[in-house]
Amino acid sequence: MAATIHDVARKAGVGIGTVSSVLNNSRPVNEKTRQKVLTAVAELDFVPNPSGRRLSLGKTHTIGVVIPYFTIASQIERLRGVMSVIAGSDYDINLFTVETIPQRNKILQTVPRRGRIDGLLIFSLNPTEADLRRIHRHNIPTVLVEASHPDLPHLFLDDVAAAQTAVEHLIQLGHRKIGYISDYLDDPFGSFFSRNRYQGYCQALKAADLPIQPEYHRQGCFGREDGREKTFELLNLPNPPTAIFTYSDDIALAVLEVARDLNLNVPGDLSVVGYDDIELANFAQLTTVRQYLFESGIQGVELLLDTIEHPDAPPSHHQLPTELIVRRTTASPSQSNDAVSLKNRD
Amino acid sequence: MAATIHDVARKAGVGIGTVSSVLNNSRPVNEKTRQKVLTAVAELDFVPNPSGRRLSLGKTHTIGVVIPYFTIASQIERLRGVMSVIAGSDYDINLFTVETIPQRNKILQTVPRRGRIDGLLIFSLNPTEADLRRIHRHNIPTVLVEASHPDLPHLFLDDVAAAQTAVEHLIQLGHRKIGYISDYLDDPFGSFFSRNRYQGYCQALKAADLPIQPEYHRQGCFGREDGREKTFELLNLPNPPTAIFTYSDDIALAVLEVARDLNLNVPGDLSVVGYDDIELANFAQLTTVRQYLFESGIQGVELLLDTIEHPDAPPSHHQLPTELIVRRTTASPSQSNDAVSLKNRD
DNA sequence: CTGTTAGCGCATTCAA
DNA sequence: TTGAATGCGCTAACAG
Repeated sequence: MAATIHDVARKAGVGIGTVSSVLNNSRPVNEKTRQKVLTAVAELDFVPNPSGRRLSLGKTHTIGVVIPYFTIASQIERLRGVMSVIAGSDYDINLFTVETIPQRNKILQTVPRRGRIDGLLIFSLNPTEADLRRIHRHNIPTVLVEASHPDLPHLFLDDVAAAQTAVEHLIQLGHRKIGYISDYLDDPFGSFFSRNRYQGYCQALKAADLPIQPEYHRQGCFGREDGREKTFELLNLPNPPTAIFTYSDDIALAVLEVARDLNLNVPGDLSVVGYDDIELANFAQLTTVRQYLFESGIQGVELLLDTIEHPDAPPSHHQLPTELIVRRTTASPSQSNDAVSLKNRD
Repeated sequence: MAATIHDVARKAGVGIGTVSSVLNNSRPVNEKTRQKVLTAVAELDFVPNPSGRRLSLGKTHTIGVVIPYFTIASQIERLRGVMSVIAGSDYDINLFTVETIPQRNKILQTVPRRGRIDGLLIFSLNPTEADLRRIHRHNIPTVLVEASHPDLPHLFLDDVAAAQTAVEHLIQLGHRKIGYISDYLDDPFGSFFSRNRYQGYCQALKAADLPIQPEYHRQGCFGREDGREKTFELLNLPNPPTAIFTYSDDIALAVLEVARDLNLNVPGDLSVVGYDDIELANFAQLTTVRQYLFESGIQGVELLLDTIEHPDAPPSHHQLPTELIVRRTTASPSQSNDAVSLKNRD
């Protein structure tokens, strides 16, 4: 049904080798036969079958992108960065989103293989040692973004320092009761950022000689609804925090929503700091840790494209910058809030 | 380097036909040899090379998704819907984002082909007649979402009616000067939604015997920054509108930002209505037209999967519901705003 | 400069 | 029940 290289060759009255040569500029072709081939190609609306090409070349011209937490805005912005550079290349993108552990395992077991993809970009997921062995055995160029491993090129953040800076900002404003809402510290997907940000939070408190109060730390928060719930828990404490730091902007927005529902004034009654600086953070005037998401997507593919071209170069590790962006959701705690428990407001 | 079916066959001491049979359950195999093959597969960590399969089968097990305006939140929510069903299937997703006209053309010319994909999902793009001929010639199952063509299965909205309802809502609140910020009416990608929503806007005005004032209509707005600019233009008119309807929530959020920058009270001084009901709309308490984006992604792939299975069924057309969600950015216009020009505020 | 051929990895048909 | 041979569409090496 679809035209093949043989159809083109027959129509142009040449051999298939010549057609292939014309299409790929792989060897000099007489200008006249070249034109004959080109017209035949145009008339038949011929485009080479990628499966044939791939099988023959042993390359797929395809990049796999593995994305957990696809519902989270930050991952989308990274993907946008990826697409912005891919659109200009002739690579195809295979998108894999992972929502569950079995899915994660299946993808990491079956995807990193020759004949399937030429390179793999993994967001926010730390491969296990078994995954790593497979990646190396199949010799698949692989780049990690927002994750790290000594044997793999990757883009990482200093989450500990960034979180510490964020919490120090709150401390400097005068806050003493600072809550932290995090994902599970032992992330089921094997990411460390939740744990690292918690560590930064603790370090900031310690450096200021403030106690680390377990009831101020809520973990296992995933998604907007969880965020609302954890916020309620924190604000309903007998001695509620005057500021809340969250591990993502998505969650910080949920905190802001709850504050609005409770008629709490932000930042007057409650300060909020997020993490990511997604596009919405600006709209919401959220104080947050910027991590240049779009840019990280761009750098990620570029690093991968590089690795594909130079597979034997030692894996390079790049630190992505972070920056505390102070907007309008943080201020000094008001006196009243210290005295009046939230429960009395309802 | 990577194990092939021959390696497995050799290791198991059988022929490649047997290995293939075991892997695909394509014919009965003696239980004992079956086990031999399975152990060999496990020991070699063998996964069939997709290019080989595809070439042999003439199917790719891949779905192409073409997405223009990838920077717009509504498209992302659709994609999320798509991924939520694809994750449970064994199809791969090839993602194509289109940002420019040449890119659009290249993709529509080269992607819809056997050997490349088994089915195509196109968002918000109306194929030309030439595109259509190619799609039919190559017999590629194709589904349109937020677009329509009689010869193709598609999911469409009644944009005219939805926009009319939105503007009627403003009229009922007492607004007489209603601005509309749209994309180009003649969308370069060949979409009609901008034009249709404009038509709904006009119909609502006409039905209420209100004049259609060209200066209240700003077109060519794409992206947040454009949105801010167009908003400024409208609000700086000698006789500025008291309400603004936008063709997307992204733009409506830009209007809200400008209003905040200008210290305009929303909805007291200015009412705003968006379109899409993206996740953020709820956060911003935006009155908007909901179009069930996530759901449209789900229905889109499901329709495509259906079409792949039953290629000869007549193309079915489904209308997606819309609903006006009234939140807190619309109210009756205040008296003062009628009298005081915005310029005097600055 | 160009036609022919081998082979990429697999599913499948044909023999056995 | 199974092994061997064929062909999917293409690129590249080989031979002219």
